[in-house]
Amino acid sequence: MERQALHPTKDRLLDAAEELFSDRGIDATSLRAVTSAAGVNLASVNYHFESKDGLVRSVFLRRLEPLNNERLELLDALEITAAGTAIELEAILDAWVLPALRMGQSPEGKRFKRLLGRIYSEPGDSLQTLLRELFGEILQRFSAAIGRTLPELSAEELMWRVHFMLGAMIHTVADQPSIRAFSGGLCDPSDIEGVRRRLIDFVAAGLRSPPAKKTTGQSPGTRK
Amino acid sequence: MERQALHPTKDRLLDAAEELFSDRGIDATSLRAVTSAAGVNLASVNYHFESKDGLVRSVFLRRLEPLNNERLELLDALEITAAGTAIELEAILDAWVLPALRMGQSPEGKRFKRLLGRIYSEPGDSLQTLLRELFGEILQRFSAAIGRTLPELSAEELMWRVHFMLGAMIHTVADQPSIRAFSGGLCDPSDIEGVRRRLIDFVAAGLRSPPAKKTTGQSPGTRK
DNA sequence: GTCTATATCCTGATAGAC
DNA sequence: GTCTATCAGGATATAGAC
Repeated sequence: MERQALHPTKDRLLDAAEELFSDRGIDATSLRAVTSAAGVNLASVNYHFESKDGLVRSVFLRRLEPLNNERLELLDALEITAAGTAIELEAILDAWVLPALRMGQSPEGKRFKRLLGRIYSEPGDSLQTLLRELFGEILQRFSAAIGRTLPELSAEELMWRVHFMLGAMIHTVADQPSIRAFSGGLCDPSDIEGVRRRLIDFVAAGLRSPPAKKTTGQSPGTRK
Repeated sequence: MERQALHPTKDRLLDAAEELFSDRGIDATSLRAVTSAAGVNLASVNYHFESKDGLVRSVFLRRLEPLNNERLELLDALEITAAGTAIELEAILDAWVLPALRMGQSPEGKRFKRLLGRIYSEPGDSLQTLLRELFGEILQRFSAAIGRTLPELSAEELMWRVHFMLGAMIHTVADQPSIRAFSGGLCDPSDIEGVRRRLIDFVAAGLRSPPAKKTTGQSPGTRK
């Protein structure tokens, strides 16, 4: 209906909002701050996006829709090549991780990723709804593919492991500064190939670990 | 200096704030909402906590200080028992995970965990500072213990894996509703023993995976 | 489509009586 | 320690001229 590229005002608003939301948080960013950073008028937000909530939604949609489409295209390609046989686990994980890591190469991608980590934990109804809209279907697709590659896992076990996997991935994609600080500069989050290999190896090992093994170790109960 | 138990107003404020912060988010919760839920006067927040920021800090400190102390006690006990030899990996992970899972059994613990997930991604300076204060030291302790058990890992590799581990753990501890919804009710986050075993097995497998393996799989480049 | 001006309401914080 | 009343400012959203 609307051609985004023909709306410089709209794009300027999205850019400014993305930047400010990433730096200060969504709630802490006023529309005044957005419009003045964008160099446009305050009223233009409500004109183009109806409300602050609409602006927030658009900020996320603009990046996440292409990102998830890219992921799905990669998975489609893998499934076509596999032609019914199981796909290598690492390849599935790569199809999920690589588009996100690539996005983080550009400066806009970097700032968006900081913001992305917050969508999972922010409680606003509007964002939670958006999250389900955006990730419900694609998660089912990827979970199913992983399940086909690891058929020895029960449905419950699979879901749990995908959950852990998402935790590791979200934390890694979103949280660039913390790993740098925590490792004292030793780890370099901008080394895409390194992150990709390490993250995928870690997650693949977790997903493949023998199912239903009871913990054997000395359980640390109360002291003494 | 101050004896918390003797300050019913202070505790009522902390309880109400914790509840509201968890449900709506910190920024979205006004001091008026807190005080009226607590049944105390608006001015009492500034009297007892100096500012909204002080209240937020206290909400997190009240739960995280005992939690991390418990983790450290468990790790201390393990290191004493091991007496210089390597500690079993699963036992180290258990010392980190179990206190958090136990906390989540009580209703207050449950609501706090929802809030806890947010401390990592919220951008406020005050919270980021608190996060470093609370987790800087203890993370070094646990990382070092894991490194001693997995001496074949380089320092860099270890840091990355601990980072992935934290992602999985934070996401699991904090995000109770999403796994339930995502799995269609199949996974039960209140089953502490199940979560504990699954999470620890997953993370342990990731941590132990052979280091420096290059990814071999067909890299999903562009389609066709 | 863009702008100014403004309506309406809520925010955190405080002064000062009790 | 607790209360009332209020300050000074910022929030979203909109009405209406251009």
